[in-house]
Amino acid sequence: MGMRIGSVAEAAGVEVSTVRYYERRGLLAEPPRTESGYRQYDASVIHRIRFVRQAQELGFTLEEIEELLDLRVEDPASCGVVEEATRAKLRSVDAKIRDLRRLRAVLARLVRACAEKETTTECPVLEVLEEEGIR
Amino acid sequence: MGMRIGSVAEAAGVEVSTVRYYERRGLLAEPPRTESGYRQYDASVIHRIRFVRQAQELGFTLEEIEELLDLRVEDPASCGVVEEATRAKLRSVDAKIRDLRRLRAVLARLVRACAEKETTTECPVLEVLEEEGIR
DNA sequence: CTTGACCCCGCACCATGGTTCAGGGTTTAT
DNA sequence: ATAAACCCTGAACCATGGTGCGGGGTCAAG
Repeated sequence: MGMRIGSVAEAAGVEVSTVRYYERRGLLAEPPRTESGYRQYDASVIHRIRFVRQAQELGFTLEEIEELLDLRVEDPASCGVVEEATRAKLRSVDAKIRDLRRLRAVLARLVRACAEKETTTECPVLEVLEEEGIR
Repeated sequence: MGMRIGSVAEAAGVEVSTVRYYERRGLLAEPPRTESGYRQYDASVIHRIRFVRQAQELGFTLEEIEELLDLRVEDPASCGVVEEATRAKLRSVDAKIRDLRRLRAVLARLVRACAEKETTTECPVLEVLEEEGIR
């Protein structure tokens, strides 16, 4: 008993056409088909679609997301490549976390300014870039 | 003595056409012009352009970035609105940080698996979504 | 055995975030 | 005073990430 594309899309919160688009893009494997040609999914694809959406929110492109999804050690021989690819992603994740923390600090400061009815600088968020050039 | 658009673009690491595009989009104020119609910038715009780029990397759209850039307390009377807008941004930043941390943990685990020449699950990154549904 | 909801495919269209081009003026170094 | 480098505008074009449409088959309920 597999799911059809409509229920997968609904469960994942995307359009049916998006599921097909992700398949074309290679983000989702081509599922088996019924006799009559309908795609038959098992529930795990929902997880995968949600991951794609979440990663997009985090500023990754579909291409980068595909790379993330491909990270795994199937054969210990390929470890070197996988490890370096993973470390690269880790660096980009760390950079994003660092920058978001700075932004967070600035926003938190702005909330305090509000609470104390103080006026702020011209454009507070620009202070995110204040120290040592970013990236 | 102001900068012309070419040096601003170069300093910010974007194309001249991008600077003009951001102006059209309302992300940059219309600068004064020389007699002959050339835009005349002062250096602070470079900062602002860099912020836009950085925020895009973090998954914000230009519209969201405009909202971030507009956050400020000029008049203590408008504090209520500003504070709520800021808190909303803070929540979205926190959600991103949380999700990136999860992704980070999974990637770090994958690096360890590599080091120990262990094979991993089918698609390790999907574990990011493992607990309590995300968002 | 038909009506409505669903699925297929291919192709055209859309929004966002730019980039390029045509046609024309300005500035600067030689 | 002229070439190279720069700037202007408006409009067309582009890549990414989808969305919708036409024409047609499938399936479950009544």
